[in-house]
Amino acid sequence: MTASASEKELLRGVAHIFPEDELHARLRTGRPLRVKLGVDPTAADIHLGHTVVLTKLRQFQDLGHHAVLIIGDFTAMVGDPSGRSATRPSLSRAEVDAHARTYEDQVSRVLDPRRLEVRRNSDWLGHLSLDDAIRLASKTTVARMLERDDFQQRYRKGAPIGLHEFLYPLLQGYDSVVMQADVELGGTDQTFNLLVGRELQRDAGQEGQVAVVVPILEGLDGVQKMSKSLGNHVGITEAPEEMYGKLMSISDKLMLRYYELLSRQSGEQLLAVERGEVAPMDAKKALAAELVERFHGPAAAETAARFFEERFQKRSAYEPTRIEVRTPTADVWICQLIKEVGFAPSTSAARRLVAQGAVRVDGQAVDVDFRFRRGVHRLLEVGRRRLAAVTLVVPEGGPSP
RNA sequence: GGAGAGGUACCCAAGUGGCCAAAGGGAGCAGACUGUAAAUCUGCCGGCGUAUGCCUUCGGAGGUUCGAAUCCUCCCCUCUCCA
Repeated sequence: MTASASEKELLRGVAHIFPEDELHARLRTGRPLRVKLGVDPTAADIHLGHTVVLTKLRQFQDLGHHAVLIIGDFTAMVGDPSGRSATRPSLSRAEVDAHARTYEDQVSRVLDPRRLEVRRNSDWLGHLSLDDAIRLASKTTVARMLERDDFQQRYRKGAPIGLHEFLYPLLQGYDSVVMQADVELGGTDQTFNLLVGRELQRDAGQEGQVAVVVPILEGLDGVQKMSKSLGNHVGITEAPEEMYGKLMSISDKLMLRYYELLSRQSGEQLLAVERGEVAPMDAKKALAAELVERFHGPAAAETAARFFEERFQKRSAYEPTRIEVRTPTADVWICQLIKEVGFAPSTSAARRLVAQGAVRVDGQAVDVDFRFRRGVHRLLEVGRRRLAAVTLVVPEGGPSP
């Protein structure tokens, strides 16, 4: 690949580069760049939203650059205020450790682990003295901090802003100083933090890093950014059927966005979908299949597609989940059963579902008095999405006398 | 340190002695319609073995009252202005 072609590749899907000409200049030096990406292990599982930037980092790897993944185990306990409308709850040491391990593991599904340096920022941030911290704090100003949109909004709304939240960008920036990063990747909400790093580096006599920011992926609701805590995410370790199904339920508008940011299909293909030259349903299936294949392989993608067609399009009881429910009695109250298998959080909630005609046993709608009998009933359906083949089993110790 | 405004269910937000398990909106769930899309309409939206019933919830702890989200006391937290 020629230099310019590879550079073009790196720019694809990128929202902004600060400053762009500097990136080109560094790429042309021909030396491997140190490309830094920081992740806060605030939630254990990586989702599609994370993969946008991870994929970008992978591209740098593939072009021979040096990827540095910072696990923000220290900063996670501070809590990044970026894009937040409320203070992030601080995490405990144990939570952070557990999350960090999962991250390292899952990240290898996107990155090339052989060309990856993984560091935890507690290694250096944990040893800063108060003296160091104060000196760091003097590198920026309150006004500068308050310029940030997220702080500004909270300030106007009268929502609290913790003083420690001002420290966060500085700590992240200090990571760049220690790592001597040439480039730092991040979502657009990280722009400020990345630029603080650039300034701190210059202050320390280094060349300031180039900030490469990618768009933030919206979650399944199509409005808020994808995040596990908002429950609108698609985890990359989720079951193929689950992943496929979630992707099929997104709106057409969101599908275009996902094509743009997640799909590796050609630009022409994306345009065809945008122009409506491909039926939306087919386009969505192609996207779902592509992504399931990326994380689970072609066989799983095919199975997931078939499952979707049978289960949801033809509405057949295709390959229901098998669930065993222990009970000493020969039958069980329907609401109790629904709660037991996890299709509703309480019998009260289950009762409401039954009352609304959402519950079927072996294809027949049932009422609140219904009892699910051992050896007689089998399929339990709640709404369109929850289906299980239920077997009542006698608990160990045999049936009660 | 002083003055003022606030803390209500997943979120926003009404309610200032009983008609309050608590208006309204959003989110969510279910039903109709569909392409498990959007839009729209309808219902549900604290818990309890099936209930004109019971239990828990309006920042926390006490108190007044036949009765408190609402009144009183103390405490905790947030915001604004002043210093």
